[in-house]
Amino acid sequence: MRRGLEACLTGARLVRVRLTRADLRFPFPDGFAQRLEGKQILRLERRAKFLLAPLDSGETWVTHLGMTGRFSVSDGAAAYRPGDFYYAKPPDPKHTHVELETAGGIVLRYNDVRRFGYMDLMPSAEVARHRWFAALGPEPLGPDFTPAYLAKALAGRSQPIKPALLDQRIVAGLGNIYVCEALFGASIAPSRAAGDVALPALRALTKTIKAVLEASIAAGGSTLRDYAGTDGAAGAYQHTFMVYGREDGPCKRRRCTGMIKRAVQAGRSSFFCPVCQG
DNA sequence: ATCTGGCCCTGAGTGC
DNA sequence: TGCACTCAGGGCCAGA
Repeated sequence: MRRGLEACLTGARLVRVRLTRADLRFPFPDGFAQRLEGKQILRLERRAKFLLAPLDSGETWVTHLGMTGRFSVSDGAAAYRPGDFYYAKPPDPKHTHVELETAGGIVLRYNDVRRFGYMDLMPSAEVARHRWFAALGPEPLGPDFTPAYLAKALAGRSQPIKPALLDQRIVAGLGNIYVCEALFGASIAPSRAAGDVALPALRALTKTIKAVLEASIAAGGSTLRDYAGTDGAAGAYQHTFMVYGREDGPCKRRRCTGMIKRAVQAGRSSFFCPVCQG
């Protein structure tokens, strides 16, 4: 999502911002539209699951997409083509909550069916100290996410490894799909106590986490229902899921005869192969 | 301190 | 066709 926005919004100046309601997950900050209008977007960055757009006003526009938040960019030419398999389901206009127009005539829309997403504005110099960011763990694709780091972060924890990896304070930015897929790749049962996973398995795990994320980004993400790139394109990574959403399906590992199981942990579904991840 | 379950919200899918 | 029920890329909060 960040890459799609970066391509057309870096350096763009916002000339018009319109809200169709006063809140998403919580209210927009005071003067939200006015604080964006007339401002230039300097860069598009990401930290964990947050999109960050530093502005020339000294504030940073922060967006979390929640479960169903999506941005779409219309430059007038790249319109959605109904029926084309390449495209995700188009966003329902009744859930388009924010519309922004740039000086160059690009229209950016934020659509969010469930409104678990949210936006805020904060001084750029204070982003790192804000409560959303201060306690975040390292980026899984960054240099600080190592087996040694993970061993230290998980030491002594009795919590199962699956919910531990979803904890953004341990590692930032992993979601349910990619944790399930990475645990499968590393042959670790989601129910294993986090503190009991030995270093060789953590080495495999850090490797599969990075590999799964890189492969998914390269494939344009995973489209289950709502996700689409900024151009409306569906992701393709869902076609390569080994376990996620495959309950009762055969394990795809060569010569494995196991069946994928689903178990609920900390309120989220975990998918795994009881044979490979025993 | 750590951990789980309930909850926020809408829509899709399933079974009766 | 309708209704009841479950589930969904996340994360905050209360309470055990």
